[in-house]
Amino acid sequence: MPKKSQSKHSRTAPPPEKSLPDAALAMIAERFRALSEPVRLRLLSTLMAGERNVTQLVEAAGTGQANVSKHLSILKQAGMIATRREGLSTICAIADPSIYQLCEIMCTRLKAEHTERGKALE
Amino acid sequence: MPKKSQSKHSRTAPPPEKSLPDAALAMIAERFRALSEPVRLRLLSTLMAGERNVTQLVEAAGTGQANVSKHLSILKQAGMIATRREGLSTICAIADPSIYQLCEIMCTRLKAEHTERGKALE
DNA sequence: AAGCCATACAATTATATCGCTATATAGCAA
DNA sequence: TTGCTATATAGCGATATAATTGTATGGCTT
Repeated sequence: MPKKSQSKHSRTAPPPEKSLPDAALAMIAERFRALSEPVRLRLLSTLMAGERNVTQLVEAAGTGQANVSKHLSILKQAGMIATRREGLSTICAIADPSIYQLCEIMCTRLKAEHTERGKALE
Repeated sequence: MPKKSQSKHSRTAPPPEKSLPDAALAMIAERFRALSEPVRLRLLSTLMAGERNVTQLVEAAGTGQANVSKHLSILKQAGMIATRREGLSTICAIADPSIYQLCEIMCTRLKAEHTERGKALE
């Protein structure tokens, strides 16, 4: 059913001003979602040291090959990595330089919280 | 490479080197996950313009009050916003300054892709 | 106190996601 | 061709997440 105004006298409320359009937020959310998985972060972290093929990434990720393959396709679709075929193997590399900045910010923040609260990782 | 690739329980394979410990990746993933929802991004985007109470955020978010309340609690638990009680209302504000940097990076990247590929948002 | 307002919490349902196993494809080698 | 290796894809079960509805709590005001 159509959305009904929840408070009794607000039927004329115009849509609030949006600094960012919904479509932009959806795209940004999708990008963040690609980064919201420990396995995918491990893959990116590994790739930040240089190109790797899928087998190497499977070893680094510590989970099954099929799983890694799916995670890689998610990262690829989000534009964060690029792949190329080389003989039998698929070589993966970071395609989005902003990954480095995001990592920097997150790690900095993490350290800040760490020193602030005591231990939490180890 | 005379390596016998034993799938997961090869007893001699040492764990691969990890630049970041799993616990750190899990925490970073959790932070990214808090940012991976359009409604939550809308809330943050609204708060970036200044403090708001929950009712105002409900209007801005375009979804139900209960839903907004839950999203706010997620953002709060992730340390991204802080709340204080003021009379009847709960005032929310950005608590994590790195939000601004993340937004900046994402928006920049989004624009880059936009000009690169043509239209996609509007 | 009663009643209202702003917000939080609980229960439900629908959908999405993760990891697994099994299977399918692509490319090379013999 | 057959066979082997590296990777991708499909299907399944379990868990997680989001939106909704209803209810409960906290704090005014009278």
